[in-house]
Amino acid sequence: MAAAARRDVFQAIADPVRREILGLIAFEPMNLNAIAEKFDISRPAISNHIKILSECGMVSITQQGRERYCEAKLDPLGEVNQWIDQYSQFWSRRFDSLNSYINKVQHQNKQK
Amino acid sequence: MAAAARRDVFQAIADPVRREILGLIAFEPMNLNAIAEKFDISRPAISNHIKILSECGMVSITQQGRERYCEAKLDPLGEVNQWIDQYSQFWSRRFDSLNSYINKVQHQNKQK
DNA sequence: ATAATATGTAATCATTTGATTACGCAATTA
DNA sequence: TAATTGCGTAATCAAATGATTACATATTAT
Repeated sequence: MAAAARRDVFQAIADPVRREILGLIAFEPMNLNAIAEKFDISRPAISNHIKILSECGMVSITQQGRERYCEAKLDPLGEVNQWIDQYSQFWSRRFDSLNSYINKVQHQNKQK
Repeated sequence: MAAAARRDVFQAIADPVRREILGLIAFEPMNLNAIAEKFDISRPAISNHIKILSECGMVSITQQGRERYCEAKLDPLGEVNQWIDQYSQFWSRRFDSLNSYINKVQHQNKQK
């Protein structure tokens, strides 16, 4: 594949396959072959997606014998969230769900 | 430019120029030339970015005479936020600030 | 009517992206 | 030791992306 250029979180999560991969390994690490089996594309293609994800700090890889366990590191999503947050007044959902959560907590407190 | 293919919010905000454009017109609509003047790239290039943003519902355009006023529509960011939210337990910042906010609310309630 | 302005669009181009097949190599198993 | 397994990597390719210049068109100003 050609040389890498831009490599940031926004770019990383732009690809739907990479988002799926993150979803797969968010809760339990998997080795590369196990991940590749879940997709219709070739193992090397998955290997490259993992490489991209690890290059921007979203996947950490632990070698165990001949297997490489891939674990999602989702902290970089904070950067995306921060960027989005500055516009939160302009879109409703997140703010609504935060409000409803706050209201629930407040309600629970009043009942105490 | 080549034919359009994928066209979703994740893709739209992957480009740093498009994120800047959204930041520019989030608070006040601007016409296309005014936007283009803020960047080093050509007007047609900006025109295309605007087109992409409008195709995924992130910019609405109002024709006024020969000018086209571009206004940011940031609701689609809710989709991104929702996707991120499901992993919020895995990255600290947003969750911390939510927790501190919750704590503050709870504290206020206790004092009542 | 003519010039200037605001913009879209087409042709073109270099680069990046995402994928494939073929191959190589270290670790494991038989 | 020989076969199998789990990968990385190189060569290659089609398509997408982001940008440019040149041109067309409608609106507004002179």
